[in-house]
Parts: sequence; C-alpha cells; structure tokens
Amino acid sequence: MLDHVVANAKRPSARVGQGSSLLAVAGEARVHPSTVSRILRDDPAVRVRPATRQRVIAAAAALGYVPNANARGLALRRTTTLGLIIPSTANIVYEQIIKGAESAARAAGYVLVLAESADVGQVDSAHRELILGGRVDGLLIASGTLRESLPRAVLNGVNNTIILNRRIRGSVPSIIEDDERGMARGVEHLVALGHTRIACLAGPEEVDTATRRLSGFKEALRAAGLPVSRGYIQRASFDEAGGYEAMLRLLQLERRPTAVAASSIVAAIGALAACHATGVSVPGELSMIAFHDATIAQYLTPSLSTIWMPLFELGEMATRQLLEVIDGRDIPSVQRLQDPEPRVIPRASTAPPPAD
Amino acid sequence: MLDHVVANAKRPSARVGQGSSLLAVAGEARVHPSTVSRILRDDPAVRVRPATRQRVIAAAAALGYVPNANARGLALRRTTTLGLIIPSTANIVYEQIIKGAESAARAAGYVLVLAESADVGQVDSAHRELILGGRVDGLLIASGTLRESLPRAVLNGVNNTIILNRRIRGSVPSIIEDDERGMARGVEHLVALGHTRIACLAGPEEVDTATRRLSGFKEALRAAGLPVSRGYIQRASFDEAGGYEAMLRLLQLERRPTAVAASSIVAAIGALAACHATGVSVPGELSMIAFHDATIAQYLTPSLSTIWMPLFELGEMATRQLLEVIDGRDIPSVQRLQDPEPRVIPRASTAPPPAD
DNA sequence: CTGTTAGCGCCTTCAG
DNA sequence: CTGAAGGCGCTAACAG
Repeated sequence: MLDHVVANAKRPSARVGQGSSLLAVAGEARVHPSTVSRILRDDPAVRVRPATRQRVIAAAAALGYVPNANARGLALRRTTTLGLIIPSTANIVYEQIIKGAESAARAAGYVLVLAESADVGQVDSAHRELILGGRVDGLLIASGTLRESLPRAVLNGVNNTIILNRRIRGSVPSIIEDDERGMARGVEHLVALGHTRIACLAGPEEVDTATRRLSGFKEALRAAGLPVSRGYIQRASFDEAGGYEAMLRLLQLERRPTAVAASSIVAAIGALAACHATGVSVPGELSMIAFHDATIAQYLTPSLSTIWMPLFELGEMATRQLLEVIDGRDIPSVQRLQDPEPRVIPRASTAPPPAD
Repeated sequence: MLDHVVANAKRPSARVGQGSSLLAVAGEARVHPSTVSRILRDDPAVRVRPATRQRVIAAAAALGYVPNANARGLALRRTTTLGLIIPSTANIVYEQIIKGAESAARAAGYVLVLAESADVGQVDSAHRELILGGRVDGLLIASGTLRESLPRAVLNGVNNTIILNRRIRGSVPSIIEDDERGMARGVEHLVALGHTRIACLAGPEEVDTATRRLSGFKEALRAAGLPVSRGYIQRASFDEAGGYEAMLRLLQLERRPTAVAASSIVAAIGALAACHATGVSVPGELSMIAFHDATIAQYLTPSLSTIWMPLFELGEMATRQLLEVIDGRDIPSVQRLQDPEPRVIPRASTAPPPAD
C-alpha cells in the first residue's frame, strides 16, 4: 500500500536527509500546497471534502511528511520549542525539575531541549545561541549555583527567560521553592526527636538557595528557643567532597552537635561517609537529615531521612509561567512555589539524641 | 559608546524577542546586507577595506547581532546542531557521555541539544521532530535499555543517526564500549584476590550492554578455570531496587558466592544496601565490584571498587563519527571503542575471600 | 471555501 | 570586489 502510493507519485521530490516537503505531499494528493498546509494544521477556516482531506492525510503519512521546523519558525517567528539550561545533568536534583518541565512543555505542544552549561560564560553563549538565534521561544535557566552578578549582566533586558530557584534583581522573573520552610521542617523534625544541639551543613555563600535554606535553619532554631551557635554552621560545596570536609570540621568541635541538617543531599552523602570514616554512629551518636529527596536515600546506610521538595512541580510551573510570558502576559517578578508543601521523609538516619 | 551608536542608527529595525537582523547591521554600517553576511561568515572570497570590515563588525557587536538559526538553516539546509537522546538524565552513567559529546560538538562548532526520551515511542517522535523536522543535522541515541526490535523499526533507513552502546542490525551505525573486556577486568581483579565463588548481577536480558557484560563475565571465569554456575547469575534491572532484590536472591543460595560483579553501579548500590540489611559484611564476607565508575563510589560504605570505562571518550567519538556521516563519509557499521582501556579502580569493597 | 502571492532572514549564484 | 536577485519551506494575508 505504502509502496504503491510512492510508486504513483508524480513528483519524486522527497529530499534525502530531511523529510519530504509540503510540495511533495500536494503533488501526491493533487491539491495545492496551501491546502495541505491548512488541512495538516487543522485550520478551522477550511472545509474541504472529506475525501480530499483523507487523500491529503494519507499522502502525508505515506511520504512520512514532517514539517520543516526552520521554515515554519521563519514564517511564524515562533518555534514551539523551549530550552532548559542546567549546570550539569549529573546532579540528581535536576532530574525532577527536568521531568516537570518536559511534562508541561509537552502538554502545551512544545518541544523541550536541554543544554548543559556548567559555567556562566556558557550560559551566556547558550542564551545567545538559543533565544537570539531564534532556536527557542523561551528559556528556563536552572542554575542555583550561578553567582549573582554575572547572570544579571548576561540577562539584562532579555525577554522570554525565567530563572529557576534563584532570585535575580532586575527584569528576569524567577520562580523559587520555599527553601526556608523546607529547611524549617527538617529542623522541626530533629527538635521533635529531642535534639537541642543541631548543626547545619550550609551551602556556599554566593548560592541563593543555600542562603535561603540557612535562614530557614536559623529561624526554626529560634522558633524552638534554641541558640544558633556559630561553629554549628559549616559551609560546604554542594557535592560529596564538600559535605565530607564540612562534617569533619563539625566532628572536631569540642561540643559536638547531636544532629545535622544538610542543605544538599549530595553533601549529606559525603557527610555520612565522614561519619563512617571516623567511627561516628548514625543515628546512634548523630542524626542526619538532608534537603531534597532522591531514590538513593533509602539505599544508603543508614537510609537517609530527607526533606522532599516539589521539584517536579517547580519545573512544571516554571514552564507554564514561561508560556505565559511568551504569550505576552505579565507575571510576577518573583514567585514562590507553595502548593505541594515540603515534607520530611523520615528514615533511619534520624533518631532521638544519645542519653549522653 | 554603545548608546551613541544606537542613537545614530538610521533604521531602528531591531525587533523584540529575537535578535537584530542582518539588514539592521547593514543599515548601521551603511553597506549591503550580503556584504555583512560575507564579512561575518569570514567568506574567503571577500576582500573589503579594513575600515569597512571594522565598521560592520562594530555595528554587529553594537546591535548584539546573532544570526537567525531558522533562516540560516533554511538556506543552508544545515543547522550546525546535533541532538542527543538519552533515556533519563538521572542515570549517572550518562553524565560522562554527555560531556564528551558536548565537548566534541563544540570543538566542531556545533551546538548540542539533549532530549530526554524514556520510552521507545518518545525516541520515535523525538527522532521525527528533530531529524525530519530539520532541527538537527544529526542524532546520537544513547539508549542501552531499548529493546532490539523497536528501534530497528523506528530507525530503518534513516540517516545521520548513530546509536551509542548498543548494536543494531541494519543501516544505523553504532559505537560501543568494550563491555566484555571491562567485565573481564573486574572478574580478574576478584580472581587475583583469591575468589573462586564469583557471582554476577547481570542486567535485563533484552539489554544489549547487559548481554555483553555477562558474556565478558563468563569468558573471564572460563579463562580462570572457574565454573559458571547458573544460580550465580542473577538478572536485575539497572537500578537500586533491582540490585537489592537480586542480591537478596544471591544471599539465599545454599552455597553463597564470596564475590559479586555487578554490571551496573546503580544496581551495586542497591546490592550493598541488601548486604547491610541482612548483616552481610562487605568485604569481610562478600566482595563487590561494579561496572562503571562515579563520584559516589568512594563515598559509599564501604567505598565501592569499580570498573572505569571510557564514557567521555565514547561520547566524543560517537559525535566525531556522526560528523563524518553528516559530511557524507562512510563509517563502519559497528565500532568498538578500544583506546582508553577499561581499568579497575580498587576500593574497600573488594578483599580476599574469608578463610572459611 | 480554495488558489495565489508575498514575505520570514539568510545565503549564494549572478551581474556589474 | 561589491550590489542585486532568487530561493530555501512554510504561513497568512489576499483574491477569486
């Protein structure tokens, strides 16, 4: 059947390497190209005979017709493509954000492409390539680790861009999680278990999410009537090595904490390793809870208590907001995702403090 | 300076949402658009006065000119964009492949975009969208987990596509690691430590990489004069849960193995958890080595011995091969990456077998 | 309600 | 060596 149709084609104009054109389909179905365009796009302003419509659709299918995105993009000045820039695919935290963004994009008929950009210079050039080059209609930038000054320069005055998980002053809207609340939930969990000496593995100072988590930590301690002692706050990069080092510093303190709230699950994995390496029993001598949940948490020893955050929803919502912007509607400059609330997933790494 | 130039512009034709056009630059520099095109593309067939060239370049910079990718793609029928389809960004194994592909693409002046496609249907539609739609010049498909039959149907007769880490019969070239050798190295490591009862956490039957790793396992055992006992080969999905379950089955055997070679580091993490859960000491009672290295390996308890594979190089080489194909050159249908050899990274999870 | 026409922004023959 | 003109494949106004 398929072969038959192809054999009958008047113009064998299908090009190699790319799909067949509208023209080929039109020749095949013996109608005008614009008719094909209208039918294939379900243009409401067309009422062609069902037989003709069938013929066109069949011809398109037989030829494996896929509209050329460049031509369409050029004509429409829209590509129905969205870009998502992430610093690294390796970070487990981005998994859910990506899936959420992907899901929302697909639901709206958009294609999502990812670009990995570890440093700011790459974000800059990716941004230029993608937005200014007309490859995408809008851009999501998920880069909690960017320093404040650079993206502001990069993004100054640029439209159709949304920053995830990071507040930026200026014209680029951002959408963030309620990190303060999430961290507070974690501390409350530790307090409820009876801990009073609670430390924080905080993230790097220049990272906005780290700042928010730390302030959530401090607030929760104050709310519980507990002191915020300076030595109990250790900065660590958001990776295993950072967590490992910071945990060692914590363990060297004269008066050790009995619990640690880590502002990154990856750092917590390193911190756990530091405990094992120094023979500190978790949760016997020390409880640990980590910000963000991931599959691996329940396979660590001990299984790691975590603070689940609505990352999928963050990706979804950011995408929806971006589509609003693309459609010319205004959105708030900073939005905080409140709906699915952060919640503690208690596992084996948190327990009451030792009798001492 | 920049403001001054803009103020002097004869045609303020910069459009919002996208970059300024060639026309705007031409107006600004008072030359013909085609001259701008030639200068900006370093067309060798142009020898314009240095002053003019300077003026054009300055105007382009002042206007922040970025060529429109759609228009260029339409005219050239090439986009200088490559696509990489991965099943999930979550899998740590893809990190290095992505970085390698990204690096090789950038070196060749190409942009790499990622598309996440968990299932085959999505691979199919992504493929259509991207290649047939003219969004990319070529496509890398990294999907070791696809079943054989489906991609073959999907990809039949399609050009400019390369499969990573999976052999496909037919016209789509593929490039794979030497999984057999890698797994053999792991087994040799265990044999050298004195193990004779060695089990394999094998991957799913329908996964090509799993098959290759298993056959490397069997060959290495035979080469060492050790029997391949059936119960010692347990199938597990390539995730923590799969490794956990399979390890439990292994531990229930009457005659337990003293060592396990896992064909996936993620499954090994689950297997380690199963050992902890059942009180089996690693490496005291059981040694474990895992296929593929990752940062987390040294932060597990015990730190996990791994088999390092040249994944970055795989991504690089696949990209270079793809560019060859795009340039119309022929490449072998299946290539096996041999150069940086697989090597064992011994850590704490492997030790001599118990005296017993 | 369908065919015709004029671009979208760029590159690339052609003339000049 | 530089300006002019046509076309890449598609859509969207415009006629008929």
